[in-house]
Amino acid sequence: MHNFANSLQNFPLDIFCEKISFGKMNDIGKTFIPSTVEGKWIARWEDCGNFDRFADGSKDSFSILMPPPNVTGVLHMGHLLNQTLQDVFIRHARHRNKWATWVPGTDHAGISMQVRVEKELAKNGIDSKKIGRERFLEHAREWRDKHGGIILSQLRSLGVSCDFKNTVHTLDEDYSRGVLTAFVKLYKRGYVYRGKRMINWCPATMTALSDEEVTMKPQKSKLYYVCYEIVEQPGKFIEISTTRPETIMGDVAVAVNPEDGRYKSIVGLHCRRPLNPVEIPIVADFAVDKDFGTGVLKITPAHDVVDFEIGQRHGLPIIDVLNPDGTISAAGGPEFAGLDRFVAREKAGEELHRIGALSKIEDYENNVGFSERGNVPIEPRLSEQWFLKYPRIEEAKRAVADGFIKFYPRRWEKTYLHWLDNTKDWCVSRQLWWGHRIPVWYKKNSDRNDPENWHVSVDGPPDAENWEQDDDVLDTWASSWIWPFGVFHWPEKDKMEVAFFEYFYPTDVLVTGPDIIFFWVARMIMASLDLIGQDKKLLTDEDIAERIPFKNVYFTGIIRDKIGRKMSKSLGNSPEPLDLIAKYGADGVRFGILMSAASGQDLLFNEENMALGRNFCNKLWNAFRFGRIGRDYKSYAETTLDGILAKIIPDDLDVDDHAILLKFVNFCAAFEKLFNDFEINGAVNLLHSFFWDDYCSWYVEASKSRLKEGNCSVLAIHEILIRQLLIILNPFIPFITEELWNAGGNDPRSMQNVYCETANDLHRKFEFLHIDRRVLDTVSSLREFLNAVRRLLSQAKEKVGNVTLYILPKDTVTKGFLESYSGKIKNITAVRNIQFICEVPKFPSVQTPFGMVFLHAEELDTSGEKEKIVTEIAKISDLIILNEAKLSDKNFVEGAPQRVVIGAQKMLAENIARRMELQKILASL
RNA sequence: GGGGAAUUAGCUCAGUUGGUUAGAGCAUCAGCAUGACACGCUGGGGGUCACUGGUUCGAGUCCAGUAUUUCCCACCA
Repeated sequence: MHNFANSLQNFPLDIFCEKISFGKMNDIGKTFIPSTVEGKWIARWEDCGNFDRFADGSKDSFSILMPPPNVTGVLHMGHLLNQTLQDVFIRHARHRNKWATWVPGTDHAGISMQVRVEKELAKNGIDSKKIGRERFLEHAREWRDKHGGIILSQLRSLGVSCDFKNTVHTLDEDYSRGVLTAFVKLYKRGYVYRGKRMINWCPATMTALSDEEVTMKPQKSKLYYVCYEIVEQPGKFIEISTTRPETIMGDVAVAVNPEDGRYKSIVGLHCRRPLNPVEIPIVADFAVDKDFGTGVLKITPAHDVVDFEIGQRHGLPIIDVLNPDGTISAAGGPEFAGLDRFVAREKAGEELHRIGALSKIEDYENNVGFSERGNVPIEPRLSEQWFLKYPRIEEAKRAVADGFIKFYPRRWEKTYLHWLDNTKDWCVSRQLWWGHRIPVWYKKNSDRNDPENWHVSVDGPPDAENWEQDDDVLDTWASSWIWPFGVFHWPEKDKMEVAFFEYFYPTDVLVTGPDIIFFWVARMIMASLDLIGQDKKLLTDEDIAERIPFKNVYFTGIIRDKIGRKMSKSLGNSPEPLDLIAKYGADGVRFGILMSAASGQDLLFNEENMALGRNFCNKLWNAFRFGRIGRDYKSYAETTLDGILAKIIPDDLDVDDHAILLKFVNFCAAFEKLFNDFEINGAVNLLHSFFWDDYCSWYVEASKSRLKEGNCSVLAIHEILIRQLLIILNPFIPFITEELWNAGGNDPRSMQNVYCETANDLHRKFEFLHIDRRVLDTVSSLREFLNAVRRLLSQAKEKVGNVTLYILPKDTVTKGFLESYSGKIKNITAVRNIQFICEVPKFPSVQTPFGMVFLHAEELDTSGEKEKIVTEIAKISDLIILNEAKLSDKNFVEGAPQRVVIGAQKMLAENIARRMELQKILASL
């Protein structure tokens, strides 16, 4: 058996970064340098088996399946977002006391891999078609083992914490048996059939495609108007319009709408096909649009779906004028045979012109189906293929409509349900070699169309020498649709790792793009509902709940460039993810991309966001350094939350300490809610603002003075906040958090499974501090007060140390409070002189929630002071008028809720008080 | 043709059941070596929430319509 994971183990780690050893880190630098920590943590995580699969019945499970990237793929921006999100979910689960597994893997990527290898061989002068199936597959496997899966190695540099030891590849032996088993089971139940149908044919890769693999693109083309002479009425012509004159040789009729008065008289007559001339009938069919062109349609059943259907209705023959590679076949006549279809189109136009059958050519824009992989227009083609009727469509709808599977954002449910309401049978056979060969054998020298001569099984017929296997392979998506259980070795009971399957299935969340809802998401749901559990006709709700492959689907947005274009290689507008990681650090890139990824919204990539992420990490790095520098300390790996809490003397704490702890608990609660609702972007933004604004900008500054005095309780609060933030941040920015978690310690231990205390836990643990909720109001007033003072100070042209602040408190209680707080005010603002006064002085002023503050300085710009206050009074007066009008409106007072009315009253009172203050000052100036 | 999404500061975007005077980051301007951080700190400027109606005491938020952009599905030769 091919062990694909092995080839990964050899991927060198040191390409990511310099190797730095662990050690005591009391003297960490003032800038976070990601390359010094990333490599060692990648290695360490894997060495200690941190991400290995493990089923522990005492804990809840949590599992994610990685959408398997193409084995030919390389890391792109979409992966960055998608994989980061999955890693966040997985690491978060580990901190919530769950056993988590994240199954990685690669997809064999049928067509693109085959094309890739063919090209590679061609470079060496080897013609794939000539060497035959077996030799080609040998080359392909060799290429895969050597270059394939590089993407998984690249992912490691992002810090993904998946179970690399259990990497699955869709062509692994066990997985392949699962794929074939699914096919055989569905065949036996009548879902699989073989038939000659119109399918989408890709002339470049020469294989059939499913409808989903065809994308319509608007094309500038030409509409040819061509005259066909009516046989029974020589000299009279019927004019048709077509974009494809090169298929005229395949015409077997022309058709008009039976209700079209213009042509009623000639229905039933014949006309002469102008190229490769023969007489063909004029038929009437409702599928013809009277209003398009001349209202006459040429019928080429071999090369158009509508024409085929009309041909069936009228018993018309089929003339195939195209070869599989898109050249004109012998049936197209000697002049055209062998020409490429587009060359033939030109030539047909010229030829029609020469014989006088062409009346005009118009420029025309129409939609043409393109093959996604071959990037050429597809041909509707009649051909013998294997088809699959989708199983469990109704149950698949129920699974989502009734909430067994939840979509985020919900609106994709509509897209999903609409598709399920309009499925057409799935063409699953591909004329390729690379893939799962269809497990059908035909009796040698027998009629392949007679099912009597078929053998359908996973292992093949016992007397293999009398049989020939079908040449085709399965659509790649017909293998990845069993991913959710195939990765657990379904259906081999003994190998199936039943314990893992039962423990981890259904998986918790699937993270993917909405562009593969049809290709993959819907099909996985159908496959799971049908193949998991006992064969059963009708599924109960319990069955559905048991069989679904995942409980939640998180759809990411699509990453676009600055001007909104999809990122693609051909446009060259996609940055190289590994370069970004090298520049901003894996953590910075992870944080930056999540910061800008509003859920379900496409996001315009902006490198500035990566800088934002890097800056955040650096800020965290320095927040950690604060309070540590110059101190001997233990690493977080060697302490516990309770241990730190024990260092607090409750009486040491003041209003700021209480407020930050309370705010933190509230933050945790809000964060948990957002996270559980899959509002990851919101959660990240909240984290950013709590850490930066509440913790760094306010609390660190407000606590500096007491820290300087050596207050151990305050230090402990810093320790607690940093500790908890590190755990909460770890899923988002795993490298720096691990590094800081272990800083100062001698025995580095990964923080992977450290429990993250919830808001409730913290609430309980902080109870002994008896925190009064009102501290929040006090601190928010203090912040307003300080902001106002700073605004005032910015008017001073000299050093802040030389100015004097005069505070006129609004009452004596406030005065007492401010006096006790003045040390902090001095520390935060760097002002040295503060005086409390009772009279309004003639200095520039500012209003604060605690009263007026005045500034005196040697050099002061007071010119605009009077004007400033007059404008301010005018502004407030306008507000007061509005407030009064509102409050005198009976409808408002009676209609609005109590709290809103009270709020309005309070506001009015405040504004009136503020105006009075300002008027007093104005009078004194 | 059917359906979805978007439209808020110069740019990128938050704004969760309607409720005080609409937010952030970046950019910009002015100032700062203040005890972790210049990848930093402080302050300023900058918005008729696309438009038009409607519901409501009250609308960026709900409803209807219009415009522009965008995606998905279907497809007439």
